[in-house]
Amino acid sequence: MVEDQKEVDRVFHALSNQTRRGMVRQLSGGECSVGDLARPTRMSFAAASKHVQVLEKAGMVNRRVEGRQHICSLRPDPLREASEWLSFYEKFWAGNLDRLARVVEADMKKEKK
Amino acid sequence: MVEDQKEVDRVFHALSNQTRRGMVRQLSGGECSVGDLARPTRMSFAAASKHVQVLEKAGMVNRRVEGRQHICSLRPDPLREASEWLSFYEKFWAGNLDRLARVVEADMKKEKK
DNA sequence: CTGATCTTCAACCATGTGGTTGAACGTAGA
DNA sequence: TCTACGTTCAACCACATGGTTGAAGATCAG
Repeated sequence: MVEDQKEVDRVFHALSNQTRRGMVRQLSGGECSVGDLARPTRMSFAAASKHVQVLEKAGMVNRRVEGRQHICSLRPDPLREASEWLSFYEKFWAGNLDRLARVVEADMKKEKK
Repeated sequence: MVEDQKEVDRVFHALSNQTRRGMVRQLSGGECSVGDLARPTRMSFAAASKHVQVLEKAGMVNRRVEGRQHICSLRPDPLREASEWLSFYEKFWAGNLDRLARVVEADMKKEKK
């Protein structure tokens, strides 16, 4: 697991904004232009363009220029890596009863006071 | 999927920092005090304390005060929700594009506001 | 009580974020 | 050509982030 931590930072940061998550969702339905991504948001094209650049720098979006349009598509790899990072902790909410028991116990102590 | 978008923002933001991911990893090995979380980082206690607060506000960490120590434990729910958000796109990198498109469409209808 | 320990708080600083506006650029179409 | 379109860039703004330091609050040990 040779995670590039800076890239992981960028991916989670990119996902920490609702507008950008909306763009990811839209792109998961197929390629579209920056304008297509900007339209459902109520901000300026410039602002939407910046969001696309954040996704791009996180490696989550590819862009190709076609005439005057910039066509974006989703690159799934960083999403998969982020998902793998999280699934490491799956043992907390599934399957590993010992750890789960500890968590529950801590929770009960907290509620007692 | 009744996502509180602000909470999702906070969870991904909390994960977008290597120091905080390290704390999550450490906490996954069991409860520990703020000091225990601060020690492996090379920053001041105050800085580490702020990081813990970010995790707390994201709902990922519980704290109970025991004497002069603040004992932290991992709360798995927000991690699970983030993981579910991501795994929604698993179909994307697993290659079943038609199915993804259909699921996305259904989800967008559900989230219409 | 005294002093050490664990933690937070307040103030400060440099830098980043998310948005705006207005200008500029390249391309498409009349 | 001239105009409209899609996009970015540059400058700016308010606010958040991630770090520091120094002081202050509790709590424990002697």
